[in-house]
Parts: sequence; structure tokens; C-alpha cells
Amino acid sequence: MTSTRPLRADASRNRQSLLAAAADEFAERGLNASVADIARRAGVGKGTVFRHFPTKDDLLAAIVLDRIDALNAVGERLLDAADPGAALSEFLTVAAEQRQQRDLSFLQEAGELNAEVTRVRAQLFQTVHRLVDRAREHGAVRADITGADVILLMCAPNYVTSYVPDASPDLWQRYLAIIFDGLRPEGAHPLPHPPPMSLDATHTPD
Amino acid sequence: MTSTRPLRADASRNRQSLLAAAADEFAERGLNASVADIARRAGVGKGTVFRHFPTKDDLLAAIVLDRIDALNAVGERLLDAADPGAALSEFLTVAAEQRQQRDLSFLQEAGELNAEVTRVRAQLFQTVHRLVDRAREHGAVRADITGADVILLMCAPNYVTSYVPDASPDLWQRYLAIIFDGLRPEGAHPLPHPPPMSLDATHTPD
DNA sequence: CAATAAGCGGACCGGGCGGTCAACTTGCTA
DNA sequence: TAGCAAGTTGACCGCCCGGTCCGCTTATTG
Repeated sequence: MTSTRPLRADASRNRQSLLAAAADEFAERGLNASVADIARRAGVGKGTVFRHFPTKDDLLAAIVLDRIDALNAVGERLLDAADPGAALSEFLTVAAEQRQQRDLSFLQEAGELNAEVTRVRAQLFQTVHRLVDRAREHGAVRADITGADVILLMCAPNYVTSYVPDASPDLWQRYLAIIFDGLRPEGAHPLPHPPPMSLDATHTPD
Repeated sequence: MTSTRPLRADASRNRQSLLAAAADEFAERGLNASVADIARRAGVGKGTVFRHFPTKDDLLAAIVLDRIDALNAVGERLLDAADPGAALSEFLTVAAEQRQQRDLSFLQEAGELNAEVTRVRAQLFQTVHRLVDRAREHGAVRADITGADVILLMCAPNYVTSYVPDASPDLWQRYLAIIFDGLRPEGAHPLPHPPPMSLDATHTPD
């Protein structure tokens, strides 16, 4: 299947420009970024976009896939770190930094994009679960916190700062710190509601 | 000015249906809800929508205005509460409940809508500032937290739970509790970044 | 009840969008 | 270097959306 004959030189160049241009355009204008603008920004014709990505959603999926993969790599590396608490903290920091330079938060709004995306996303969730489990066992986060909690809270710092008009690009650090303090065992109050189940099996019939 | 001759009976009825229908439609489909759909839902013609609200944005502004006013009323009432910490907590609870039943979070994305909205929003921000100041003086929240911090974090619980597919409608309580724990003095770690300036003078030249 | 202005509705317009296609250009290979 | 498949392009299509407009309906009022 998918007997991938290697891409022609100019074609693969165009594909790269396209991905870069699309990532920028989406980051600046959200889901409403138009395919025509992306094409212009990449310096190609609109038809070329659709040759590489049959649908606007497929283009989005390709970008998201890269992003998730990169973050997952970081997470897996941190699984071997000496201090599990610091590891979790660094993971969240890297995640926030990544989102800061190019905000693709709306990606979540885009519902399910692609089987590949769901797969790789489930992988990332697994990694986070492991990071959190280790941190919990080590006493770095409170006992009643789950991986799902961290997955959900992960994006909050960027979300929150996105409403500050001329925010310092590092403002997210402040809110990550506050939220992380909320995850710590010291001074924790009992939680009024159980955590959601694991987020993996979620979305899309198949 | 605006010598408002009283609205005709049917007209004011339509205006109400319109506001309700629009609030629902916006909550379900976000900013992309179409005026035609709103009109259909309200049982009126599209032209009627534009008679009452010259622009789609004006309609949105009217809804947002109601919402903010209601929340502000709650906040002001809580300024006299005996326990400032509990008052702040309750304010955040009411705010989250309000957003839970009809999520108008995107309202923020809508940038500035209206001079009236900015005015009333600034009022709400003032109220929050006062609530936070009282709570801080009372030792219910840590010393390095400002009103702006709380305003920004206020919406996070709803935001966060919106990504859980079949979430319990009360799941936000869990994340509000976690974040609130992060705001408490006990076990607080120093914050790596100063707070943003007050959010009031923000947006729109005038 | 008649006169009138306020309100209503939906066909219509212009614009922007995602996606298609057929004519054209270009990198690869023998 | 010749031939061709792979790749490119922008005009074009159908659709949907916000907003306009004008002929019609109806609440109000004396």
C-alpha cells in the first residue's frame, strides 16, 4: 500500500514551505486562515496546496502531527530523569514554550482530524500519564492528581495569557507556576469532583 | 438623545426571543453561528435580526453585556461578605457556573465589541480587584497574587474541561479547586514572572 | 375604526471560502 | 537530450454568509 515513489525535488521543497507557511498563518489567524493566503505566503499556487494535502483539514493534521511528535519525544526523554518532579515541571515548561511561539491551541477545537493524529496523541497522553505517575510516587504532586488532570491543565497557562493585550512573551511562566503550586501536596485541600477518565479512547467512532 | 419611543409589544417580544436564541446558538456553535440560523431559531425573519441589532457584533455585544452585568452584580454583593476568602471562592464558583450553562468564552476572542461593553467590563474588573484585595489582606490568597491574575485564571476551569468529550457538567469544580489551591498562601513558591498590569485600560483607542 | 408609523420578512447582492480541473511547465531517467 | 510522468497553476464552480431593501402586515392611537 501507499507505494511511495520518492517526491520530486521541487515538490518536497514546496511541501516544506507549505507546512511552514501554514503553521505561521494558522498561528496568526486561527482556523480561519484561508488556503489562498497560505499558498501566497508559501509562494505557490493554490492548486499546489491541494495536491499535497487533499483538504485543508489534512494540512492542519500534518502540522499538528509534527507538533505532537516533538512534544512526545521530549516527554519520553524526561521519563528517565533523576528527579521526577523536576521532569514533570520541565515537560510542562517545554509544552508551554512550544505553544507560546506558535499558538495552535484551536487545534483542539478542530475535533478529530485524522486517525494518525489520534494515534500519536494517545501516545503523548500515555507519556504524560507516566510522567505524572512517577512524580506522584515521588511525592512531587498530590495523591489525588491524575495524568488526565495534567493533560487538561497543560494548556491553561497559554490560554490564560492569550487575553493579555501586550503581554510579555514569558507571562505564561507565572500561571504555570501558580497551577503547579496547586498540584503540589503541600497545603492541598480535598477535591470536590473526581477526575475524568483517561482521555485516550476519546473522540471519533473510528 | 436617543429619544427612545417605547418598543411595540411584538417587537420587544421578538427582541427577547432573539437574544435567547442567539445566546444558545453562539454557545453551541461559537462565533460561527450564522445570523440566519439565529433568526430561524427565534422564529423570525433575518431582516428582523438586523432591525434590532445593526450588526452581528452588536447582537453579540448585547448578550455579553447582560452576562457581564449579572456577574458584576454578584461580585458587588459579595464585597460585603463576612469571610473575604469564601467570598472570592464563591464569586469564582458563580462565574464558572454561569459559563458552564452557556459557554461564551469566545467572547474574548471577539476583541472589542462596543464602548458599553468595555465600560461594563472595566467595572467587573474593578469588582474583582476589590474582592482579591480583601481576600489577600485576610490571608486567604497569597501576597503575590493580583486581581489581574484572578481575572485571567477565572475562565481556566471551563476552558480546561471543554476538551473532555463526555464530561460531567460539574467537572470544572475540580479544576477550580486545584487552581484555587495554587492561589493559597500555604505552600506557595515564589513566582517567576511579575503580573500583567491592570486589564482595564486595555483594547480600543476609544 | 381608520390612519399611520413601526415592525416584519425574505429575495437579493457582493464577497470570500474550500475545492476542482485542464492546460501548461519541469525534474527525472534512459 | 528526448520523452514523459510528476508537479504546478489560476481561472472557475458552488456554497454560505453578513448585510440591504422594499413591499407587506400589524400594533397603536385618537
